[in-house]
Amino acid sequence: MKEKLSELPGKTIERLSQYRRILYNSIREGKTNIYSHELARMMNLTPVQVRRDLMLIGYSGSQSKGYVIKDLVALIGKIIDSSDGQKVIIVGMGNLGRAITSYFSGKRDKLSIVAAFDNDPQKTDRIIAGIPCHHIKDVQSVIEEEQSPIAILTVSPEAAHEVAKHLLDCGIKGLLNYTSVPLTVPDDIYLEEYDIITSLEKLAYLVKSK
Amino acid sequence: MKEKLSELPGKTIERLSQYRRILYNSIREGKTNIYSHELARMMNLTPVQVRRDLMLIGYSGSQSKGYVIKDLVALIGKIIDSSDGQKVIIVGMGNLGRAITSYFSGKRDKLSIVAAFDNDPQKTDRIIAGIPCHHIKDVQSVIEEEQSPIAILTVSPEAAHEVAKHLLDCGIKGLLNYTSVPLTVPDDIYLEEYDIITSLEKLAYLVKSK
DNA sequence: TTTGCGTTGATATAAATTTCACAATACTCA
DNA sequence: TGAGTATTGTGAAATTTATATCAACGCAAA
Repeated sequence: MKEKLSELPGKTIERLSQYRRILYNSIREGKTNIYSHELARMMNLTPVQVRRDLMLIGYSGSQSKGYVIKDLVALIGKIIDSSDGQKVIIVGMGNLGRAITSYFSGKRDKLSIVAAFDNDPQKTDRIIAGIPCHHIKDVQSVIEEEQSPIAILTVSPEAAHEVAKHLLDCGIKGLLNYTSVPLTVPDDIYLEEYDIITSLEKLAYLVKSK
Repeated sequence: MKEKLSELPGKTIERLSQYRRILYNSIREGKTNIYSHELARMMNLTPVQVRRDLMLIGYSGSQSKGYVIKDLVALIGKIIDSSDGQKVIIVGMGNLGRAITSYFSGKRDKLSIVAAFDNDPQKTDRIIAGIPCHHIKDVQSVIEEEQSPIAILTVSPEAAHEVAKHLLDCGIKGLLNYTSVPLTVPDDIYLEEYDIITSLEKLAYLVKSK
C-alpha cells in the first residue's frame, strides 16, 4: 500500500465501515470467502465499485475464491481504526443519547463510548446503558482524564450552541452533531452533521416525484 | 422554472432541506434578507455553491439585499414538500423511535408522523410522544387507512428484515432505515440507509489521520 | 492439454458535483 | 455624476465519484 491513507475518498471510507459491518454478519453465518458481487448486492452497489474500493486500500483477492473475509476485515480495521483505540464521549442523555449509547455499546473494540453527560441531576452520577453518566460541569476533567478527542452531541436544540462551544474549549477535535441546530466550527475541528429531518424530506421528495 | 424538478441533483435536495432549517432560525432572529455568504458560512459551504443551488431551483435574489428569506422558504417548500402533505409512519418505539418522533413532531406542516408501531403490548394502544402507537399486526390496515407511503424503521436488528419485508408488502414506497442491518429492496422502492456507527467511524478516521 | 466459465484488477470513460472566474448589476458616498 | 464596493448569476474548468470495458488469471470439465 503505497498511497497515503488520507488520499482515500470520503465515500470509500464510509463504505469501508459498512463493508465491515456486513462482513461481520457473514462470518457469523460461517462464510470464509466472499465475491465482489455478493458484497455489492448486500450493499446495493455495483461489483465494480466494491472491487475498486478494495483496490484503493490495496487488498487483493483471488480470482477463484473472491476475498478472504477475515483478512479483509483485518485490513479495514487497520485503516479505519486507530491502533490504540479512540475514546468517545456522548453529551445529552435523552432518548437519542440513550439510543445511540445502547446501540453502540460493545460493537467496536477500537472505538468506545467512555462517558456520558447530562445536566439533569436525575440522570447523573449513575450508570446508564453501561456508561457512567456525569454532570455536564465535569466534562472538562473527564475529557482530560480519558483523553477522548471525539464527542457526540445529542442535547436539546436550545443548548446545542453553548455546549458545543464548551466542548471545543475542552479540546474536543471531532464533533458528531445530532441536534437540529447547524453548528459552525474552526477549520481544524472535524464536524459531521446529521439531521434526521433532512433524510426524511429527501425521501418524501423522491417518493412524491416518482 | 423551466427545468423538471427531477433534474435537481440529489445533493442539492438535501441542502435545500437544510437551507430551510437555517432560514427558519434566521426568521426567528428577525432577519428578512440573507446573503449567499451568510448562508454558506452557516452551512459550512462556499457562497458559490449556495448561489448555484438557488439558481437551480430558479430563485433570484437582489445584488444589494441578497435573498428574501420568506420567499426563499416558500419556494423551497414548493419544491420539496408535497402539495397535499405526506404521511409517515414509524415502526419501532424504542429509544430511537421515541427520539425521532418527539424531535419531529410539529416541525413540518407538510410532513407528519401519523402513526407509530411496536410489538410490545406495553407500548401499544396508547399515545406516545403525541402519536398513537399501534401493535405491529395492525400496520396494514393503518397504512391503507392513512394512505401513508413512507416508513421510518427503528426496530431491533433481529426484526429488521422481517418487518421491512412486511412493510413493503403493505405498500410502503419509501423506507428510511435506522437499524444497523443493511436492507435490499426492489428498484421501485426508495431506500435511505443511515448507520450511526458509520459516521462515527468516519469521524474517528479523520481525527486520527490529522 | 485445451476449452469455457467466472472472477479479479486496472485502465479508460462517463457522470455528477463543486469550484473558478468574471460579467452584470445595484448600492454608497464623495 | 462617477468611482468604488459588494453582490448575484452563470459558463467553463476542475475535481470527485461511479461505471464500462477488458486482459489476465484460476479452476473445472471434457
